[in-house]
Amino acid sequence: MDYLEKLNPEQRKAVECTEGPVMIIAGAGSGKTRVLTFRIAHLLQKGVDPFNVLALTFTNKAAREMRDRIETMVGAEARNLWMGTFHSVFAKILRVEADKIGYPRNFTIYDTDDSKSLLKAIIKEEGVDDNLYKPNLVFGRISSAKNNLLGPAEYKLSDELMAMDQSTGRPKIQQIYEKYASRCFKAGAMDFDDLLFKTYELLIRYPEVLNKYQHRFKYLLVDEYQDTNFAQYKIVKMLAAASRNIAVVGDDAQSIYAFRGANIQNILSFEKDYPELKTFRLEQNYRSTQTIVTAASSVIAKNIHQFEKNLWTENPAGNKIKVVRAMSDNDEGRTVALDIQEKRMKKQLKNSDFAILYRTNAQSRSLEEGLRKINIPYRVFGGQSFYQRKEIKDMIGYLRMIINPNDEEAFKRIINYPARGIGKVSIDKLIVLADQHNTTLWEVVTNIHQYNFGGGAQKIQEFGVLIQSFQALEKRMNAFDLAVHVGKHSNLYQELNADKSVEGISRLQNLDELLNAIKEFVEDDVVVEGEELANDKSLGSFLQNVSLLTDRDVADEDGDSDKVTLMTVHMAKGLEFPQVYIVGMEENLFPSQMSMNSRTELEEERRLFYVAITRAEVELTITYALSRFKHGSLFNCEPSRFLQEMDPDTLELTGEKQAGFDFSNERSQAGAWNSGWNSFERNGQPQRAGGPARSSSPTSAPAGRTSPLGGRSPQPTGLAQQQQAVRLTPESEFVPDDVSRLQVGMEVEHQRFGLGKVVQLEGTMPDTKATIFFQGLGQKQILLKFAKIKIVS
DNA sequence: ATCATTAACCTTTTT
DNA sequence: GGTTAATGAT
Repeated sequence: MDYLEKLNPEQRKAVECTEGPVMIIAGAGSGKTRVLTFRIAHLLQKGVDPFNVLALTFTNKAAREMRDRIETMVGAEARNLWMGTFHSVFAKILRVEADKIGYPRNFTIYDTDDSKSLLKAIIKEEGVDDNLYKPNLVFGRISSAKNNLLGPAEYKLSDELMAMDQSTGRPKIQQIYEKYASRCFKAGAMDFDDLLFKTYELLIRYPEVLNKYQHRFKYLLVDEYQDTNFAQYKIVKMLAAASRNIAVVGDDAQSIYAFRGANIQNILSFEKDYPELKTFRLEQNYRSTQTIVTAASSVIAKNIHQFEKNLWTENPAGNKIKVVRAMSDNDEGRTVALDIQEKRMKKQLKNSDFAILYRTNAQSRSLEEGLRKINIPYRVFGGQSFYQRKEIKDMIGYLRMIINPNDEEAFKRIINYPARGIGKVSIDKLIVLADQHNTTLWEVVTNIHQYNFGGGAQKIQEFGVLIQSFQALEKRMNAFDLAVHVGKHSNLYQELNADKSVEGISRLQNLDELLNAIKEFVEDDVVVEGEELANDKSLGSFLQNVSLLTDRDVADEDGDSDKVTLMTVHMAKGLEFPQVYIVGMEENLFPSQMSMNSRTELEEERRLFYVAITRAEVELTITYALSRFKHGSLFNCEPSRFLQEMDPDTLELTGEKQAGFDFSNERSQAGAWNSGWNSFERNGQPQRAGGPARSSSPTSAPAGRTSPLGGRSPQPTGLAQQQQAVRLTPESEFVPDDVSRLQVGMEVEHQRFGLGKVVQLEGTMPDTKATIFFQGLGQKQILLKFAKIKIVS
C-alpha cells in the first residue's frame, strides 16, 4: 500500500479510519481531494464493493475527476462507485422510484427560469399585485421552505412563516406555493429543490425504499459538508442511520452558501449526532505561499463564529500581495489585462495559469473588454450557461415535450416557436379549457375537436400531431437521430439557418454543439453490469442529466483550453490557480451591499474573501476601482474594509503612478461626480486642508452613519442622479483628515473603529502603517493609505 | 398575429 | 449597461 506513504500523518489517519462516523476539517489547500480520493481507493482495496460507496461532491466534474483518479489507483471497478452532486444522485434515485410518489419516470426537471416563469403565470392567474409578488421573491420563499422540508401544508401550519408573509404584506404566498406545487405535479415536473424534497418524502413514506438504499450505501462520503442545507442534512442522516459509516469533509471557514439555505450548524454540531465521531484536522497548506496563507488567516481571524484553526505551510514566503488601484472599472480591466500580459512574458506562464475572480457576474464585462483589446484568450464561467441559451432551450423544449408532454413550461415555449400562427389568444383559450375541464394542456391539444375551441383549432391539432409523430419515433430512434429529426421537422433549423447575422450563425453552431453532446451521451457506453441506472442512454435520461450540469461541468467550446479563467468567487471554490486576481475589492461590492445588514452576512462575505485569497498558489493581485458603473450610472467607490483587515506585512501597494493618468479618459463630468470622493485617495497624495474636493460633504456628520435615505428614494435622472448616487453612498459623509501630519500620541477618530490613540508609525508615505489603540477593540495596524481617519487632538 | 419600438427593471452569490 | 415586459403599427 505504497499510496499511503504519500500522505502526511493526519491525512493518513483520515484515510485509514474507514469505519464509523468521521469528520475531516480540511483547511484550504490541505489536500482534501487527495484524502477523499485515497480514502475511497483504500476502501476498495480493503474489499468494499464499489456499489456500496456513495460520494456526494460539489460538482459533477469533481466527481468525474475523482473517479478517474481512483480508477488509475484501483482499476475499472471504480466506475461502479456512486458519485455526483446531491442533486444528480437524488435525481437518479427518483428516476427509479418516481412512481411511488406519483411522478412519471420521465419527470422533467424545471430549471430556475422554468420555475419563475410558472410562478409568474400563477401570480397573474391569482390576480394578486405583481409589484408585491415578484416571481424572484416568491420563488425564494418557496425554495427556502422546501430546503427546510416544509410543503405547502406545513407552510400553512407554520405561524412564523405565515406571520412573516402577513407582515410583509404578502399573505398569499402560501396559496401560490400550493398552486405552484400542484402545477409542477400535474406537469410531471420537479424543480431543483424538489430533487431533495421529494427524495426525503420518498424515504420517509417508504421505509422499504429507505432500507434498500441504507443497505446499498454502506459507506457515505460528503464533501463540502459546511454547505449542506437542512434537507440534505436530513437525507444524509437517514441514509447513514444503519451503517453509521459516514465521513464528512468540510471547512467552516469556507461556508459561503448560507444565502441558499446552507446551514453551518450542520458541521458545527455534527458531533451531537454521532458522539462516537472521530475528527481529523488537516491544517497544513500545500497550495499557497506563506504570504498568501498569512494574509488569508489574518482575514478570517476577524470572524467571531468559527472553529479554532491554524492553517500553516512549509512553502516559501513568495512575493507580497499586490494591491492595485484603478481609476474605473474599465481601467481595472485594462490594468489587469496588461499585468497578465506582462507576467506571462516575464515568467513564461500560460494563459491558463491565470484566474480573475469577482464578486458578481456583472463585473466580467469590463474585464473581458480589457482582455479582448490585447488579444488574451479567456473563458467566462457562469452567467448565461450553454444550456440557458435560447436556441438550446428551444430545442430542449421539443425534446422535453416528447418525453413528457405534460411539461407546461416546455409547452409554452415551443407551441408557437417557430411561429405557426398560434398566438396569445389561442394559448389563453387552451389554458382556460384545460382549467375548466380539470385536465392538462396536452390533453386538450390532442383532443381539440372534442372541445368547443373555434378558429385556430386546425393549427393546434397540427402541433399535437407533430409532437406525436416525434413521440412515435422516440421508441425506434436513438436520442441523437431523433434530435436531428426534430430539428428539421420542427422548423428550428430552417429558422436559425435563415438568420445570417453573426449571432444567428453562432446560434446554429450552438445547436450543433448540443447535437454533439447528445451524440456523445449516446455513444459513451459505460458498461456496468447489473446496474439499473448507469446504462440508461434514453433521451429522458439525457434530459435529466443535462439539466443538472453546471457551467463548470461543461467542456470548453473550442478545443483550446489555454485561456484565462474568469468566474465568481463562489464558482472558484475548490479550484486553484498559480496566478489569481481578485478584482472589484470595494465597499458595497465586496462585501456586497446586501450583506451589510447583519454580522452573520458580513462574516459570510469575509469567508468568501478567504476562499478567494486561498485560490492563489504563487501570486495574488487585488484590485479596486475608484468609480464603477452600476445599473447604468456611475458610482464612486472606496476600497473594501477587507483590505484593511489584511495583515499589512503581506501587502505591497502600487498604483500611485497611475493617479491622474487616464483621468481625462473618463467622462468630462468626472470632476463633478467625484466631488464626493476625497481627493486624498484619488491623487495618492495628502490633500491640502480645506481643498475643494471636501466642500460638498457636510463635515458635521457623525462618523460612519449611513444616509437615512439609504438609496431607496426615487431615482432622478441625468446628472442629478449621478450626484445623488455619490451622495448616498453609505459612510461617504465621513471626511478624513490629512493623515501625513499624524504623530505618535495623537488622538484620532476612525471611520469604523471609533476613537483611538496612535501608538506607533512606521514606513514612509504613502505606505505608512500606523498602530492605533482603540477603546474596547485593542490595537490595530492600519494602513493610512486606506484608512479614513480624523484627527481629534 | 407579428413585428418593432419603448418603458421598467435590474443584481449578489448557484444546484 | 443590458434584458425583458408592455405598447403600438402593419
